[in-house]
Amino acid sequence: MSAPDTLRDGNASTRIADGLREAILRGEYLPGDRIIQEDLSARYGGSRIPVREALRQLESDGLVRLVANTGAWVASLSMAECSEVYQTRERLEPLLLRFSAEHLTTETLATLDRLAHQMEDAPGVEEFLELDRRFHFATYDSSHTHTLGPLVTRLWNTTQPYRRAYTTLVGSRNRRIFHDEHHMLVTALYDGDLELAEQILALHIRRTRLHLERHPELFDPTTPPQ
Amino acid sequence: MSAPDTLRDGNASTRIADGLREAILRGEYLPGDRIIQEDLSARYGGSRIPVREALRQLESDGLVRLVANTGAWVASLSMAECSEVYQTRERLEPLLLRFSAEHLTTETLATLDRLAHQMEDAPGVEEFLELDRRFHFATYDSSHTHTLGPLVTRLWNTTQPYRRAYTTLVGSRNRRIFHDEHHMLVTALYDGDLELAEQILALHIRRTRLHLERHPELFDPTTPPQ
DNA sequence: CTACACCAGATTGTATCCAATGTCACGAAA
DNA sequence: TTTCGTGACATTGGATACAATCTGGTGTAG
Repeated sequence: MSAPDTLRDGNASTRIADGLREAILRGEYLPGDRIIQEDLSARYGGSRIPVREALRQLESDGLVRLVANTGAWVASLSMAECSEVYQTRERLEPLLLRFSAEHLTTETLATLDRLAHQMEDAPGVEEFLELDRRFHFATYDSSHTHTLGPLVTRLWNTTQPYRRAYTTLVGSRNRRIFHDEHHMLVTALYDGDLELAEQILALHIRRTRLHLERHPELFDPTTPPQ
Repeated sequence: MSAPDTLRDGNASTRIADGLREAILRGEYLPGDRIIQEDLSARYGGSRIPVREALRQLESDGLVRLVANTGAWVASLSMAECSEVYQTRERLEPLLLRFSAEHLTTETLATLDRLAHQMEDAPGVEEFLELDRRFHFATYDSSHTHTLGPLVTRLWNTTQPYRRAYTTLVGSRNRRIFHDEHHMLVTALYDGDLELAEQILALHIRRTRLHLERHPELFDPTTPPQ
């Protein structure tokens, strides 16, 4: 995780992919939005060549949908697909947490506690989303994983627009149980009770999914063709 | 899950990516092999532009490693990384199996039984690997998933070279338990005992991982830099 | 009024050319 | 002998130009 600063990779397609990914995650592009290669060229500089490579990359990341000779769109999920991602996360993230918990330091635990409290005072949707993400990824940061960590990041990314929509919809009143679960997770990690921490996390993800499933209006009505 | 997607995309980069992916899975390229863009251009026709897009795609799929201004290599895993993938599969594939089992037909079950028996007579390594893959993917084929199926495919792909090396190493003598587990899985699916099927599958994957971990010589000694 | 064919503009796909960068062999100095 | 610098060569990165394809609107026939 790093600031959205440019250069440093020398590589234009990576820079563009990172930029567009961040823009999608910020909600600057919405699911279903058409993406014109030339627009990205203009926005990030350079020709369409690196733009196309970036789009291929984001397609594999599940953030963009490409159709040959036709164009690119920001990926959108049906409710069934989003639910699928959450069920996947429910199985994966406890494992990632297990990897990470082995190397958790006292400082990280303090950071987690601080983030969990900060979230309770988050004024708006964006702040809440940002802190929530930072909280969970902080629990995973000590896992020295090569595949699983990036995989989880990818799953978070593809569902980000719907998390935003849902958070906006329900407002800040119904977040109490979120905060409680976060605090429970921190406590379990403090106690070194990894089994409990895994279970809390799984339930946390599952409950979020069940909430989301109560709001079909947030999703694409149809599964995209193919 | 879907069939091996050769939807003649009209698109050169997709064709090249599919071709190179298959070549890597066939063992035609080995982990650590350098990939020269111009060679792929010559092999698959076309210029280097679609080749570069294909490489980006395969990089996101975890089959290729790209270094800016330097080149591309077939991805290689350390033992820790491979073990991580197997632990991930151990959590994911039972879930995928659950999705699929809901729609299993009698014909599919018959196919599974046939494949499980065919495997016992597989003469060589390649036949065994092919049938094993076909068997497991047949169990997943009825899951109508959008994300999880492709994810599992990806995890199978990145570990394929090591499965091949291991299978070659141990020969056909020590496969009895593999076959037994396959038959048990088919029986559990016949009986509609989904809980049991999930457990058998998880144990099957776990046991394979533990076997692999006894052979560090198959893997990259070092975690690749970065 | 609807359905269909067709054309113009927009957009994507690919090839060729040139620039930028890294690799590696060679040779000189310590 | 080892280390370091240097330069030719191989390879990758990117821009422009052009070809291929799709989209959407228009007009015509039914």
